[in-house]
Amino acid sequence: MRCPAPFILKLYEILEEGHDRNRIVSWNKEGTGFVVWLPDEFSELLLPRYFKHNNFSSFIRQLNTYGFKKCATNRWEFQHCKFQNGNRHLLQEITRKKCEPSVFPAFLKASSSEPVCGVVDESSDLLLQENENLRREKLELQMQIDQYKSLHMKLSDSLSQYLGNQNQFRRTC
Amino acid sequence: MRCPAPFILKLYEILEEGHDRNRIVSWNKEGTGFVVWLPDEFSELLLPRYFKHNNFSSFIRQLNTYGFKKCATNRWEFQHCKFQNGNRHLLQEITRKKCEPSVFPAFLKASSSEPVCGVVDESSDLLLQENENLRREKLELQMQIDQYKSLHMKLSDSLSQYLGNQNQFRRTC
Amino acid sequence: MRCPAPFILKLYEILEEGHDRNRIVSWNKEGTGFVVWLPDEFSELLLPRYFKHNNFSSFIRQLNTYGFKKCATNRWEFQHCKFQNGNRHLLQEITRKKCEPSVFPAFLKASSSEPVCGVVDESSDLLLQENENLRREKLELQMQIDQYKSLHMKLSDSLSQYLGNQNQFRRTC
DNA sequence: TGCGTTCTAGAATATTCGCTT
DNA sequence: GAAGCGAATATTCTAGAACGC
Repeated sequence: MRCPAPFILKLYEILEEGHDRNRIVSWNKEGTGFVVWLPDEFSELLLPRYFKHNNFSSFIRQLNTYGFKKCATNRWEFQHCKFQNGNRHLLQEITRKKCEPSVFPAFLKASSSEPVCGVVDESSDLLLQENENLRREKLELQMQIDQYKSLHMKLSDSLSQYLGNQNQFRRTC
Repeated sequence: MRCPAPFILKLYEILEEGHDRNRIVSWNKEGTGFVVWLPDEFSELLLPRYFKHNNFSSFIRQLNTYGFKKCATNRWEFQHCKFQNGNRHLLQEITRKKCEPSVFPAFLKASSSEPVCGVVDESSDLLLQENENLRREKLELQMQIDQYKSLHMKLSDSLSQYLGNQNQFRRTC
Repeated sequence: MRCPAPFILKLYEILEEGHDRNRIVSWNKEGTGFVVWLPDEFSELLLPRYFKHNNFSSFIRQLNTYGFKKCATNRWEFQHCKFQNGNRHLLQEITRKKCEPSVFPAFLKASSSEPVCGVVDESSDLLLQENENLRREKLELQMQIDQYKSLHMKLSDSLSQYLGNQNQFRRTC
């Protein structure tokens, strides 16, 4: 891949231009993510300069599309492991999530609507099912990890609050 | 059904109280829907008075949950056939959308009841082994997660002990 | 289908508003199509009022997407059999061309070109791919766990530093 | 339980770019 | 300034899913 995705590049530029606008949006302390401090001003002033809209929700949708995660409960702070202040070369590793339904659900949809076809024999059918189970279980694993990650975030948040602005506990990933 | 859903009732009251606030949100001309003219003011001033948040997106989510549709491309105008100015008695017909179980699981259940046929060709056999491996490895992942979860609990416990009765960590983590 | 596609509706409205703008764009004599007389003015003045761009080529792309055909060699005149002056009710019959690429995934693409006996092989092949995907995704899970484990360690380290030599966190967490 | 709040994803349309003819 | 199309990204609207009360 040659250069970062357009959205990613624009997002980085918004943060690079900084200065006075840092009251609206800025990198977090560790440079491992960014915070939209004033969503209204961000939407009205900055979004139209870089994109073809001024909707905060559309901006959020793009962040999620590229795998960013909201990492604070009381701020519009987002992180992506490849999105770091000063590491412009990492940007090109941030890619859109494949909506690859992974061949499988699509196939099942098709066969469920046309069961008469019977193009796959029984053993293959069982294998299909087995793989489907594996996929589902892996999703559950993912959920557990995510949930646990959320726990970690809350713990960090509470710590920062309790210990004041010594935000050494803010997540560094 | 006795009375309208809480959300629906609050939405109606917001519009009923009208007066000066009509510059922020109001019924449309025909009284067949409503327009949020100033989303920022709406979110900051009105939402907290009626709900436990000030997020416009959460408000939108509720509208969709109850079947409202956005009906203009350049305004935040929403309609629901049972939501009309002056027809308060219709409100109780506005209900949450039920999440249908989707055809998908049904299909899997059906095919899972089939017995193993016995005739399995070579490639399918390999696939079976492969799946077994995947299953085992996933178990190991699960163990790691559980172990890590335990670590997190110990950390939280130690924290609440050390920090005294500021049990914010037991509560939130 | 309820209402016309947004693009179609906007196109019709552009022509309805007529008057002085007819020197820029208008219905043809018979009302069976329309002519963009002045592409530059059209792009600069009218497009931004209705769309999120001012590119004539993007406008053309949309026309083609909905099945309009250029029907003159020396003018920007386009026609679609369902797009006629005065017949607003026909607009909803104008739909996008490509219909079902998402409904017909890899499996059906493969099986559509192969006879039944080949289909099983294809499906086994897809199963192989599927297992490969599962393996890869599980690796990603492992990476997430490892990364998270590292975070936990950092948090513990910071805590024991901040809280002094009460190394209960290093020992137990 | 059902409802509300939050974060993320699905799905359809829109915009851009480049290829084919 | 030829015309049309495939594909990738962008924008919009709605829904899924987890969780708390």
